[in-house]
Amino acid sequence: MSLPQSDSGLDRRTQILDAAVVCFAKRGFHQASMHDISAEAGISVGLIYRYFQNKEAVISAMADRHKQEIQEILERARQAPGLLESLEILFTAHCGEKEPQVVSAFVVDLFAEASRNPHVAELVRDVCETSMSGVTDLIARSPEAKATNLTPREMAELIFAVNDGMLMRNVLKIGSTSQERREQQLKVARNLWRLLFKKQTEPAYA
Amino acid sequence: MSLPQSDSGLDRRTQILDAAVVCFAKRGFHQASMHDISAEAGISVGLIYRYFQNKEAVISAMADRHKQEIQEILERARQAPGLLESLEILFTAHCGEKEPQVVSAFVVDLFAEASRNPHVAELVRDVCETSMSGVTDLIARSPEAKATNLTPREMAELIFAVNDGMLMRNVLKIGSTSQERREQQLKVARNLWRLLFKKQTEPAYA
Amino acid sequence: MSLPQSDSGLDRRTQILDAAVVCFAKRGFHQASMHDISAEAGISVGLIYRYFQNKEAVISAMADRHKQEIQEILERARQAPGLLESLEILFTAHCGEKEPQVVSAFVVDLFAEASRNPHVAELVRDVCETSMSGVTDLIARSPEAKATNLTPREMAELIFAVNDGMLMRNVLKIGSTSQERREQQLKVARNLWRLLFKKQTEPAYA
Amino acid sequence: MSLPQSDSGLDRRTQILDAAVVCFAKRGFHQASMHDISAEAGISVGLIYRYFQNKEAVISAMADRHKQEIQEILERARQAPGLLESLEILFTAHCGEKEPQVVSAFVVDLFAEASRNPHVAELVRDVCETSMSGVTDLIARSPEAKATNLTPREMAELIFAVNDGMLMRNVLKIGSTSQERREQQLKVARNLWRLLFKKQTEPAYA
DNA sequence: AATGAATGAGGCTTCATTCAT
DNA sequence: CATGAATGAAGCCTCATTCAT
Repeated sequence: MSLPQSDSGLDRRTQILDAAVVCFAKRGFHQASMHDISAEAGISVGLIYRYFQNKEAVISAMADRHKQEIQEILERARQAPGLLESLEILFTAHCGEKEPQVVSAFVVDLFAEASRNPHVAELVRDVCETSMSGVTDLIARSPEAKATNLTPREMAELIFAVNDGMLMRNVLKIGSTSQERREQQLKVARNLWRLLFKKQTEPAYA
Repeated sequence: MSLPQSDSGLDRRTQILDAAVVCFAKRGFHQASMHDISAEAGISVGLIYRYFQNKEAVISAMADRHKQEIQEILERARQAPGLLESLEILFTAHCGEKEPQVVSAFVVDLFAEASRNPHVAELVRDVCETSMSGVTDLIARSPEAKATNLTPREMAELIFAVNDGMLMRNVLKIGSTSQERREQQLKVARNLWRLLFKKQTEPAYA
Repeated sequence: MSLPQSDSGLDRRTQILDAAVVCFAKRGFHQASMHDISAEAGISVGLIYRYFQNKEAVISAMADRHKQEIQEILERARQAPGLLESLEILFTAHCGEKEPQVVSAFVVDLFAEASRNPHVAELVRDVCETSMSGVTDLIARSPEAKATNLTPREMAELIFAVNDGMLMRNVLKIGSTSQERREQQLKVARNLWRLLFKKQTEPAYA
Repeated sequence: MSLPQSDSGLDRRTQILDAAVVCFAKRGFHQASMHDISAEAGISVGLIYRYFQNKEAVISAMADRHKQEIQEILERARQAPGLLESLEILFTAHCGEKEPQVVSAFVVDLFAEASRNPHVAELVRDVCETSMSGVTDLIARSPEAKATNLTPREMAELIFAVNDGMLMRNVLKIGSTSQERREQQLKVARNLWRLLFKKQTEPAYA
């Protein structure tokens, strides 16, 4: 109540979307009911319809939010000191920093939805393309990227394929904790990076 | 008529599962209705229930069939002359030889389902583990695998991550034809393989 | 509007149960469809599910309501001036005061259901036991019960057997009106009572 | 195959009806499926339709068979040495000699069905009327029937009401074994008979 | 005579969405 | 702004019945 309407509106939307990810990850987009979401958000069903035209709009908004999150991650990655640090940030955030289980399930569902829903597909394509060019750019500017005769774009594609592949496996809950799982995955991913880039060995300022 | 009952039963199941993939790929597991499937198969709804206990059983059977297909692919890959040929076979079959669109959408849905359905999760985990060890083995035995200091298992994990990552992107229908898309993806995948293995240079027949 | 939520809820439940008896009597528990009930109640099918978990719950609630009705009847019977009046009240109410046809059909169905549904069986057993002890008690306290060497409990069992036997025959719609039928049945029942109890002859205040 | 067609036909009908009582008692007329019956009879579903036009015809045939059984019981009762023996036979057979549980459940369902199905109602009415006149007759001819000022018909009505009332309670499975239950019920029924008739004390042929 | 595969109508239930309060 | 009762279409599944073999 301290904030004007528009803000309260934003808060509500956020609150609903927060509830939605949980439900979507738990049951899937179409198995999660509007009532599930409203219960998770602690509000009434009707209220959701004040902020979203329908269920599809909630899904779209979620996709949209995902896009923004990825863009923020990209921004953070750009500000890392070196390429490898950038990639590590990217990888970690990719599956969700705190709840890889939840985020991965959501993203897999998002791709599944994208295969049928053109609007969602468009959003996801956009995310992918943006990230891909971002990283391509990062690589192109990086002094480390010398080892191979691949183009920066090709490297970026390899990196993203690995990231997505790992995310997909996440939902299988192999291994014990998600912490452990992430460590395993990082080890493998770093293997790829090592093949692609030479470590910027504490530069030769000697 | 020419075939005994058991076979007729198998045929029906196959017929139904064939219809199911189409519907599942088109609309998703839970959006595809039993009526959709029966219509696609050209039979009545009730008949499906003579061959499957319920919808979930159809999904499970599909997962199971996917597992067998992957195992057959693995077998074929094993019989290829060289490691790179094996990987190429693996990659191509991974997303479906004929209809990458359909198969990829189905597999993404399968992973989405695995994140909620323990039985499906178990099946998918099994597929992954089997494939992974198969390829690990292939690499271990291969003379080409010398280039890096990665273990065969680590290489296999990289390879599968890339395959799955590509499959995931498939559903976005980026680029024009699925043929073109596959070519693009192969190009990238080959880049990785080249980093991992040295080409068994047209053996030394000199 | 004048009543709080909980009451509106009770009203709806009552409304639905009222419709349910009609349908159940007309077609039987399992032949009556949820649509039948909703139509009879003048509401939509879905609304029933806001007040009852499923059809079985409607049946159970009906059984439960029957139990309460019987208990109220018992209470009224207890307050009658003499034993014979009590029994007359009991008998009349037993098959439904207004619509013996409907109530009898419902009760026969209730017993049929009880033979398969443990929960319903438990409720019906409870009704029977409560009524039986109530009447046993009534008899034990009554000065009229002197004529035979039967125990009060044995008398109560005879009385209830006759009541239930009559109720069962009710569904055959023998004779013309239900009024006539009831008269006939009462005549027979009174015969039993006369055998068991001596009329408290206009007490000897002379 | 040793018997001519007509007989084989009768056997099949009997076999099917035997299976039907079991199913009907276990699940009720309308809850029992044709498949249940065919399985219980050890034959195929289709075969039932060779001997009965449809499910309703099976129910009617069952009702009809019940009628015949009651008539046979009546005949046996008529041949008993004394009235009380007749009543005892009648009572015992009424709920099924061997499986009171099964027969009682079936009869209650039969009455429930009678309340909606005119054809079944007619059959059941017929049974009741026949039995009732049979017993009325038995009483009228009996030297024991002297104790009260009730007419034989009124006595018969009381007797049948009690029998039916007991049968109805049978489905509640009160008490432990059905043997015990029957003993209890007989005790109560005999109480009534004692009130109505004086024991034909080893006649005074002295 | 006998089988059981096949059909499809119909029943139970869920759920996105609306609207009176 | 917020609620949640109400609607009704649609989905899953069962089952009486038919029919080719």
